[in-house]
Formats: sequence, structure tokens, C-alpha cells
Amino acid sequence: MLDIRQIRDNLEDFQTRLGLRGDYDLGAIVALHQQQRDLDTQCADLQTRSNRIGKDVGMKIKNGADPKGDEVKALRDEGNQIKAQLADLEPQRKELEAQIETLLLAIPNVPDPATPIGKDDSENVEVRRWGDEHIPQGTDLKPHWEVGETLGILNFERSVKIAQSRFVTLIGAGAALERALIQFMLDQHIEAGFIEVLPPFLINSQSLTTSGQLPKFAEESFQCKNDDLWLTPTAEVPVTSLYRDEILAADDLPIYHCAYTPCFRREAGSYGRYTRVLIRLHQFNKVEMFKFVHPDTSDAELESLTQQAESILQALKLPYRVVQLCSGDLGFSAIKTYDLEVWLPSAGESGMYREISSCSNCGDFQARRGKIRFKESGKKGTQLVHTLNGSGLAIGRTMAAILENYQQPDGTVKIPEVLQPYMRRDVL
RNA sequence: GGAGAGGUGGCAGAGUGGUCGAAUGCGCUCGACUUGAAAUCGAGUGUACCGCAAGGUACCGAGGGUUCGAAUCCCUCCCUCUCCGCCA
Repeated sequence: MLDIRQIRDNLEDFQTRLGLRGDYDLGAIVALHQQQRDLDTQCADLQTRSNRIGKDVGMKIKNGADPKGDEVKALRDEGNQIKAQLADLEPQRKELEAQIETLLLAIPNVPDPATPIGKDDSENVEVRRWGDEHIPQGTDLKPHWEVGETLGILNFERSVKIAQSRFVTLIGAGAALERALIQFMLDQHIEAGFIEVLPPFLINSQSLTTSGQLPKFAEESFQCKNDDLWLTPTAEVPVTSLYRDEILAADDLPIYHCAYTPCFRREAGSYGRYTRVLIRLHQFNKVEMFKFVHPDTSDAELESLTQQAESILQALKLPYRVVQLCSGDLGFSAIKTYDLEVWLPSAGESGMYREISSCSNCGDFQARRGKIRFKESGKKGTQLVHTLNGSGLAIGRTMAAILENYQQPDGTVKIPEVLQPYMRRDVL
């Protein structure tokens, strides 16, 4: 959520920057906010008088005035009159407040000045590449679903029976590889100073609102109809809410967390081709990283967060590139995002980079929604933290990348060296 | 699912209609004493909004009601805890 006061004071600037990602009328909100402030002042004045009357009545009665006498009655009458006026204004005030809240919650974050301007993913900017030498050569490279199904380690058809399309069942070494990847990635992040969190996978609406999935993207998540609970679409959601409504000490920052969770996404509107792939599923596993940091450091923290995600791909010797998202492709809550794209030989005509991680700085956007603040000792007041999140990495897509990049002519798949201790074998 | 108890400031815990944003204790911050520390003593110590400020307003789980006045009374909801049942 954006700060209405900042918008008010820098309307043009906000309008311009927000215009880089869509059409939003901030002027209307500012106007409503002005109305609300006027009403607030009016109500507060009435309330001041009312409070005064309340105290006076109490004091007079205590000092022996007749509770039924004229003097007290006059005050009570005035009190009643104020009450009537407030009862008149109150609904308007509530309505305005709700209106402003609704509008603000639907407005995305404004891009960081460093975010390149562009309309969609075609205008994202490649920042760097790594591991060209690991790109497999050859003409008969098979797509990962063929490799996997031939080996009997993943099964899409039977998953339809169990659930529906866009689900996968991992079997034998496939399941083991998935587990190994989760374990390996968590170990790496913990080694780098991230504290592991294993959060609830069912989460309430407030948590989804805090990170930005609600109210705008309700149709993207699975909902438990009988409860105020949703299946988590990413660990970002529960972990962002870990410190919701809390005031942290400045000394606590930065806080680094990593978390494994399954992720559930409805992927509404994406039905059709390629249901036998690990790239877009209703349920997938992911290891995620988070940072709660001091505002002054979030820019640098995004760089190191991205590097941490990259270190996983490097350890697995999977070729990738880093892409900076342009303003039009930015996620709802982000001000600046780097995507990591892994090389997939089966994609496109003859191989292509496909997203495997997304590392974002959300600034104070989520912190304001969730009231995640910190206090510097000696200083007055509180400040909002900055939140960052990054996949480290999406497990299913990592599995796909391994099956494709590590396949061998005989149909088997080499296991990346760093995973071999976890798998206790070196080939699938 | 059944029965009961309860939700007050960082924590503990008082307050059951009137100057209560809220006693007291602990904790924390600053100061004094001390060679230093402990102990002791003194001062301070919630959040948010409006305002240049003085100050004002709101918040005692949430929402509504009664009243001149509600932490305190009434209604609805949510959550937590304990016991029983069921269960991995």
C-alpha cells in the first residue's frame, strides 16, 4: 500500500511513476482523503465538547449538584445533541475511510527509479549470464517430461486421476531428487545466515492482503470455502506476516529467513497446451528467501539476495541469466525485481532461458499493509521496514532444468555433484 | 464435536459506570551513589491520526447498543487456554 500522505504531497511524481505500470487515478483518492480529514476534524471537535460535558456532569454531581436539576439537564441535553450530530457524520466518515482503503489496496507499488521503463516482458533488461560452458550440446535433447516419464520418476497421467491436470506425482528417484533439492537449498541458505521457517501452509485473508495477493488477485489462489483460510501461493505470504503488527527493535534488523513450502496456484486462464510439464503446476515446491531490513539498506540487500539465489544455480552448474524486470512487468508489490532464468534446452526452437527465481525489493509497501515497523532506540516514533523476497529456487523448475541439462545419450540423467551426497547415487 | 475459563500497556496484574490511557510490580532508558559492578534512590518509558505549536482525538480482542459519560453494563462475532471425545 502506498502512503496517502506521500501521494498527497507529491501527487504529480506518484502519478507519473505509477503511470509506468498502468492507469490509476490518484487525484480522486487524494480528494477523498481531503474530505475525510475535514470530517475527522469536525468529529474530533464535537467529541472534544462531548468529553468536556461528560466530565463536567460527573464533577457537578460529585460536588452535590442535583442529577435531575436544570444545570445538569442542560448539559445532558447538549450532550444528546452532539451525539445526534455525530451519529449523522459517523456513517459518512466510515464510508470514506473504507472507500479510500479499498482504492489504496488495489494500487500497485511504484517502480524504483532504477527500474527500466517498459511495457511488458519484452522490454526486460538482461543484466548478466553465467555458465555458457555448461549449456549441453547435441540435437537429440529430450524435453524433461519425456526424460522423466521414460525413467518412470514422474507421472502426469495418474495425477489427473488423483487430482486433475497440472499436477504431478513424483516416484522413486524423482521424489528423492525433489527432497534432495529442498534439503540442499535450505542447507545453503542456512549456511549463508538465513534462519529457517516452516510456516502454516493454510493462511488467512489478512496475510494475503499484507503481501499483496488480496484483494486484487483472489482468483489466483485456492480458497477453503468454509474457513477464512487459503492455500499458500508462495512462502512469501506467511513469512511476510510473521512480524505483522509488530514493532521490531532496529538492532533486530536485518532479519533473514528461508522457508520451504509447497505453493498452490490456480493459474486461472492458463489452461491449454503443455500440461505435461513441470513449469506451470497447481502445486509445486519452492524454497524461498526473505529479508526484513532497514530502509537505507534494501537496495544493497536486493543485490546480495539475488546473488544468494544465483549461488544455488552455480552450485548445480545450471546455466542461467539475470534479467531486470521493466516497469510494466513488475509484480504488484515490487519496486525492483531481478528474475533468474535457467537454460532449458527443450524450450523454444532450440533452447531458451526460463524463469526459475524472482528476487524483489518491495520497499515499505508490504510493511505498510502489515504494519511491520521498527524503532530506533532514542529516536521518536517508528519506521516501516523494507521487505524483500526471492525464490531460492523453485524446485519443480530446477528439477526440469536438471533433467534436461544433465541428460545423457543413453537416457539416464547425471546427478549434479552437490546433490550426490543427498541422493547417495550419481545417476538417475 | 461437547463443557468450562478468559482476552487490559514489553511482560505480570489491578480496575466492574464518572477528572482512567488506565494503579502496582517487573522490565527497559537516563541520572545519582560506587574504583567498577551489584544493591539502592530519582526521573522517564504505548501506538496512531490532526495541528507550526499549545493541544486535541482514537485505541483496554473486533463490531454494535445503553448513557451526559463505558475498560467497566447489554448484544453479536473472533481468538486463546483447560478438560472430555475423536484423531496423525
